[in-house]
Amino acid sequence: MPISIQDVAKKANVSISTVSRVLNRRNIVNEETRKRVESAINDLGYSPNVFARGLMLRRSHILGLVLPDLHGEFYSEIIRGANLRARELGYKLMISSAVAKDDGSELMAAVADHGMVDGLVVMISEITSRIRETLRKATVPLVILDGDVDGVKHDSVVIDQRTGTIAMLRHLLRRRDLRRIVFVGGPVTNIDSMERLNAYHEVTAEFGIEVGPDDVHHLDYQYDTAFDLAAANVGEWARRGAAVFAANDEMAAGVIDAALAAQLAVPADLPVVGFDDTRVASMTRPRLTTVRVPMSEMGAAAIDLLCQRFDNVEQPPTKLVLQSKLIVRDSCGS
Amino acid sequence: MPISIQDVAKKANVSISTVSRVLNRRNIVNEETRKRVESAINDLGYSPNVFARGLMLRRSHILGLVLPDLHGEFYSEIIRGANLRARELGYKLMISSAVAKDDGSELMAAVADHGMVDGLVVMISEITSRIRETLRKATVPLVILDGDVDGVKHDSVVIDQRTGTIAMLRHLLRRRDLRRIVFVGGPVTNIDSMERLNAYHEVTAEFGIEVGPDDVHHLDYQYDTAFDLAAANVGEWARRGAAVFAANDEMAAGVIDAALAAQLAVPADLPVVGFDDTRVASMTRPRLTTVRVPMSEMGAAAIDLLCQRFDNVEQPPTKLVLQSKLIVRDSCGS
DNA sequence: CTGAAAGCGCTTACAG
DNA sequence: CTGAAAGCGCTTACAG
Repeated sequence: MPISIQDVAKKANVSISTVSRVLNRRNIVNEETRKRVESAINDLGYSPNVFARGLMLRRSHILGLVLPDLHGEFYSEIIRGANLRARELGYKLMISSAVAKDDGSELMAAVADHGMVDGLVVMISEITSRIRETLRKATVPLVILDGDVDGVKHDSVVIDQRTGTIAMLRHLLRRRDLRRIVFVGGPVTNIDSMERLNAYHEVTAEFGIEVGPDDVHHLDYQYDTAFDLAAANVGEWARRGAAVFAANDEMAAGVIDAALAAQLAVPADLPVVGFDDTRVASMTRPRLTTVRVPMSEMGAAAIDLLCQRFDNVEQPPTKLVLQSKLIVRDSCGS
Repeated sequence: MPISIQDVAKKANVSISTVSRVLNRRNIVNEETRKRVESAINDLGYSPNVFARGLMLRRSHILGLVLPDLHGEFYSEIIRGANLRARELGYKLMISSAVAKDDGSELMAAVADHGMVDGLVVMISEITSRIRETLRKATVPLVILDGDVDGVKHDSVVIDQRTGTIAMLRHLLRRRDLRRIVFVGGPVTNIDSMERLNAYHEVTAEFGIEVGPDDVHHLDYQYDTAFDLAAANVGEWARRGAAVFAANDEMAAGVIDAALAAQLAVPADLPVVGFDDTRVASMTRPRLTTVRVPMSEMGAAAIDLLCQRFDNVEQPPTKLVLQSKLIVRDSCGS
């Protein structure tokens, strides 16, 4: 069986209190005693039982991260960022994703109850009243990613997509003699896509660009559908002096490939820009001009917020805004 | 403060022993008593303190997953598969990745010690003697992903890439009048790439295909380098009746784009196949024929193995082999 | 079927 | 500076 604080105490000829003290760097333990204890710890390869410790301290040094899904580059970047920061700060990361059949509340309950985690980072695609209820009951600090939950105290980190989008569209319009911009978006129910569309309307208005009924499309964020849409329209788009703003890189890649297949040059005949700056953005020719959304930074910031909150429970909720950023490559033609 | 087993006992008018019994479905608690306790639990919203429980039971119901990196689609698929299965079996998943500066042993020590996790799934890109030492000291069941560590008792799950690769290359050669196959691989130090190369040699020999010195290339798994290599060579490849076998989908995408840019038709002038069946494989035109490696299944299988091991500590080590699978799409021309 | 008591391995006032 | 003792919230023989 594993060795305990008792074994260390015996070996070092002190009481367990003293061992505990050197473990927790508390008070000033006598130099010599401390050394004796420390070498006993080393010799025995002792490390304290986390359960016993947690029982007393009521801290696990485990942070929970709940994501809507584990699929895709975004989520993995969030995990990556959170994991790194958590390590730096001496925490471990427990991960869960909602699955199709439940709405995630079941899971969150499981994670948040029990006092298993010291804090919780949550990203939710759709906030149901059941989820709100669950979150309200959470007894640990909460950080919500990219969203807000009324009536529940929490810090949050959000990404400002608007600024980056506007920068990208202005960049496009300043440099080229463009007469139209075609927006190839995600579903109308998707908040992110609609935010990008809002920025699109702002900038087109600013530049006096007309937006026709055929200039805004709502697809599903997939390469295939974007390819098909573009295959049917690139000719006309090019003829009418348009550029394409796709709401993610994958769709932008589909548009580029369709243009190429139609013997059109990108960006010469048809500039195309994307969104997200995923790996895909460097896997097209020409490479995509796009907007980078700092996902791993979001993960890291969430951990930071949680840890700050541990130190100061009462301070008012923080809302951290992370900036998106224009990444200029070749597909915009400037 | 949170409510404890004491509160429940008081409310239900029983001793904590009885509450504990209904919690653990032990013995037969009197029907009526059980109901009283259960409703007390519900009313109070009680859930047992994990630390106290862990202290007695010496089980946390947390499983550790250590990956070399959190970047990329593979790792996220492993996490996804492991997470789902862990949930099904009533476990939580704690995740860590090695970081650049250490070699992962530091981390594993941290995870495995402490008795924080009940078992550990580990994937290591390079097994150093320090890592071996750390693993040897692990006190919990171990599952190694895609590798083997001598002198350390562990179960493992590996992927048989050979069978899938051979199936793909045979498929290519049976259907086309190919005179050569160009291998565009990863680094020579990469085991996976070398395995794929071995299969390549087998099948070319089987079909009497000559392998010239310029037919095998070792790149870095990136789109860009593959694009550049192909841009310089596609003309000759096509002229000499070759097909391209890239060791991952990204490089295959680079080759396709380079061929297209050179006005070559894929697959008519130059068949191209990839490996991995990542998202990228559906983001090229033509879509990639490739070999699917079941990453999420690997994650799930690892969790299964761990849980079987809990039930039967003594049974000899299991090595689970997962099959890769040929996925025929359009880029091979059949 | 149920309760009183011991014990899991720690931390932390409280004395000295 | 150090030790004896209480207590964290559970589980589990041991009696009844």
